[in-house]
Amino acid sequence: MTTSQTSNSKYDYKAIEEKWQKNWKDTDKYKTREDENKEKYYVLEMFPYPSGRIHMGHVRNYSIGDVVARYKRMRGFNVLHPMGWDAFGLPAENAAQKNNSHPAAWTYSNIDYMRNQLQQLGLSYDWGREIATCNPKYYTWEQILFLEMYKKGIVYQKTTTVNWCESCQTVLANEQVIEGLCWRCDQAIHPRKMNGWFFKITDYAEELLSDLDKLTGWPEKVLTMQRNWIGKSTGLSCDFQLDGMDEKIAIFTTRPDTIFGVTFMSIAPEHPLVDTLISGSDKENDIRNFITEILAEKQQQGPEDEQIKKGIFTGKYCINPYNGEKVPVYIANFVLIEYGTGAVMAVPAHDERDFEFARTYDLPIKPVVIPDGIQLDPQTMENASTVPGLLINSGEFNGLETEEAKKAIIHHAETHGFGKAHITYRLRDWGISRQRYWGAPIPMVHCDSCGVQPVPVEQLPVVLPDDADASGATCQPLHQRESFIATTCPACGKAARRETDTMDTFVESSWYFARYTCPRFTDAPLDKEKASHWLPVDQYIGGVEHAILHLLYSRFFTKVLRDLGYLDIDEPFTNLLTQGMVIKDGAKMSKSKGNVVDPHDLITEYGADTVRLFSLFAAPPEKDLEWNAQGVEGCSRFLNRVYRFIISRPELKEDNAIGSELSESGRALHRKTHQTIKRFTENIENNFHFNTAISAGMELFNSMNSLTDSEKQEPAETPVVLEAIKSLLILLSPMVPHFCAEMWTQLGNNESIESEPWPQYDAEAAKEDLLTIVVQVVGKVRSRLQVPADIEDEELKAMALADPNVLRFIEGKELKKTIVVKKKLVNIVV
RNA sequence: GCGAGGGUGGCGGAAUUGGUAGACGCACCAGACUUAGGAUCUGGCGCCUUACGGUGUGGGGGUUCGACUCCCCCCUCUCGCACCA
Repeated sequence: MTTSQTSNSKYDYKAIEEKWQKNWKDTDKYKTREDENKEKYYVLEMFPYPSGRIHMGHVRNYSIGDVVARYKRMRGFNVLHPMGWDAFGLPAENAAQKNNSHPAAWTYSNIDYMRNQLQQLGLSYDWGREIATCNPKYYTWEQILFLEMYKKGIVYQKTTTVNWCESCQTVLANEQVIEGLCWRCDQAIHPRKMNGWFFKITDYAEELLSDLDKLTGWPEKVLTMQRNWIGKSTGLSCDFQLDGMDEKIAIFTTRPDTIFGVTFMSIAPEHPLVDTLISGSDKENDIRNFITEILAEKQQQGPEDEQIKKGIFTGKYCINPYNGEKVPVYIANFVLIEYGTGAVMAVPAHDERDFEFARTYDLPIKPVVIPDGIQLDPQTMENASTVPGLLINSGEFNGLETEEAKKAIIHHAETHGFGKAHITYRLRDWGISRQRYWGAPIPMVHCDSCGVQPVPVEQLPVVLPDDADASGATCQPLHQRESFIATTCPACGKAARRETDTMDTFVESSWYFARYTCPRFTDAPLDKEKASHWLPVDQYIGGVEHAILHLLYSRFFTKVLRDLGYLDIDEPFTNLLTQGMVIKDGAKMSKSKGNVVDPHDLITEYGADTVRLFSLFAAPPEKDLEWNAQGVEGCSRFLNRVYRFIISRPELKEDNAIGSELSESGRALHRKTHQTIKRFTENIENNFHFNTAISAGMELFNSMNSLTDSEKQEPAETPVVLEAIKSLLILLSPMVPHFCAEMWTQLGNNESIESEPWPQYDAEAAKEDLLTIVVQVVGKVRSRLQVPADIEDEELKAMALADPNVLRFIEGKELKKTIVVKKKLVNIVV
């Protein structure tokens, strides 16, 4: 082939990608076994919901993960890199209803299609470990774990208020309620009291919080979000006796130091003592109307709405246990029943909300903490003073500083028996009951005589019935399926009813990463030996939208699995990379915006390698990636340039050692090669900055391209060029695996490029022998000098001062000093 | 309001410990090869200026021989939480 024939030819990505994908499949290339001779490395990307076809977010996520997997393999690690399907969930039911098919059929056909799409991307998964969570072979083990958790008291039932969607006939998770509407049908969500199953994640609140400190490989942002979500507060819980009544109002405060400043009490409209407080009062009707009114307002208000503080006096008083003062009890709209005790001691001088309320209802304001010795005047204060300071008007605690005062005041309550130090969390128990069909059945039985009974292990799994009912409907919820419900009590053998709730799909995704270590194990949910070999996951990669829910649940499950004896780790994911979104025209890709780019079309048009390359090149992984069709074009051009370079230089097949006699330009390329190896590797090691690694590779290619264009007649340079191109191919192979594998064989190599060791950086070769030194005059660049790398400072200084471009600016001026920065610059100050 | 992270050419993005701002890519401009080019190759490309030079990393101030980088104030964008007592 002559150069003219190849001057604008392109590589046949379709043939090459198919060839190598077949090769990898036929040789079972990425099958992974435990290997004690190699260090293990477990890299995992968040598994997808099989919605139908992959989107650009998947492409990005899995390209990043695949580079990590391939890179670590080449660095000598034994890499576990599995893939599976988060296969239960509501969309399958919707689709089944729409198409009059079955959720299982829809799901499995999507899985087949998407698996094929992932394979077309050339992702190096061990497909032998594939998991689909809707498969009874997976959820059986989940049911067993559920029962073990039940036995341990981590699972319980309670009746509480949930989000109910009337049109979907199901409870929704909080995150599925968008501005008060159902995410699916846009109908209003109503609170509804229902019985359901819960995981006692609050038992682990403290550990989930404190172990965040161990997660040094996680982004600070995610750690902060989890800390806020858990929401730990320390303070005092104590009782205020109701004046002239038997009952007490329990409160919780994080500011016990301000307790002498209490001037009223606020309780939530739903507070259990409300009835006791107001019944028989002459204002009872007014108060009840007021409560109805504010509860209705609460329901209607959107999340953006500013709420004006409102309240009503109950007519009753309670007594501050510290100073015996009688303070009025109000019902107030801003007090949350869900948090703390549903009652708040009000200190308007030192709390913004109490201050606003006090000003509205003209209640007294009593400062008890003075910051920086400045007196606060209740008449003229415009804001509450929330900063620490010294106590006044606080009896025996006067003069104490806020932090000491808190301790002393708590201690006082404890010794007098009306309160104690207390910690509260915002974290709530995890409600896992769903009234939907397409989920893992909760393995419990309700018996009229024996109550709730767990299904015996030997009767598991409780299989999701897959038969259609008489109407042909295939996914009506379990509570409508009489044949499923009817069973016998495991305890007494009498007729009983099965639990009809299914589990939240987040349960499946909370432990799948552990099951990958032993996906076909048939004795227990986990093979302890395998799990302890592979876990924790060394590198987890996924979207930041899971920062709280999935990642918190998985951390919780890991601790539960540890306590059940299956795992010996505390945390599941050592390092976490949260990749940014793929956006187009400044917005997240979505059907409604019409800015969706289908990976399938791109792969058809450019090939998987180009699509992978662009998604890695356009932005560092943690940032959002703006999709740009012309940028994809650029990546395709780059690969084709490399291709043409290789096919037009058949002499590159001769693998000669690099001699010591190199031309100037030969030495330069040799140097550039080793500088590139260094930069490339460092950029990957440093937070997986593939974008800068790739640009380093492009630079290397540009310099070998320009070198050989002018000097390709000189055969002596071939070994240097060969070294450069081989290094480039190996470096790029984790990113564009098919292309590099094919080009590698083009160079006459029989061994697979993947078994090549990662290129070694030769510091000697990378060393510059000439340096460009910048010469500044008073900080402005005036000249540049080419000097030997080992030049002495004095000599360099003399050269700089003699430089004509410098002289122009220093002539006739007094020389103050000269700064020489090794290998960088000279700055002359005049 | 609170918390976190950003603001660098027309665009995506680079810049060890303060030391050549704009690597790499896209777009654009000019040229080459062509019947043609939306292929390919070569060169140019922050802004102002014919040039010399000046100026420039959201704005203002400071430290320094030297600041995208450090300090203070302000503006702005994105994300998260949002009456949590």
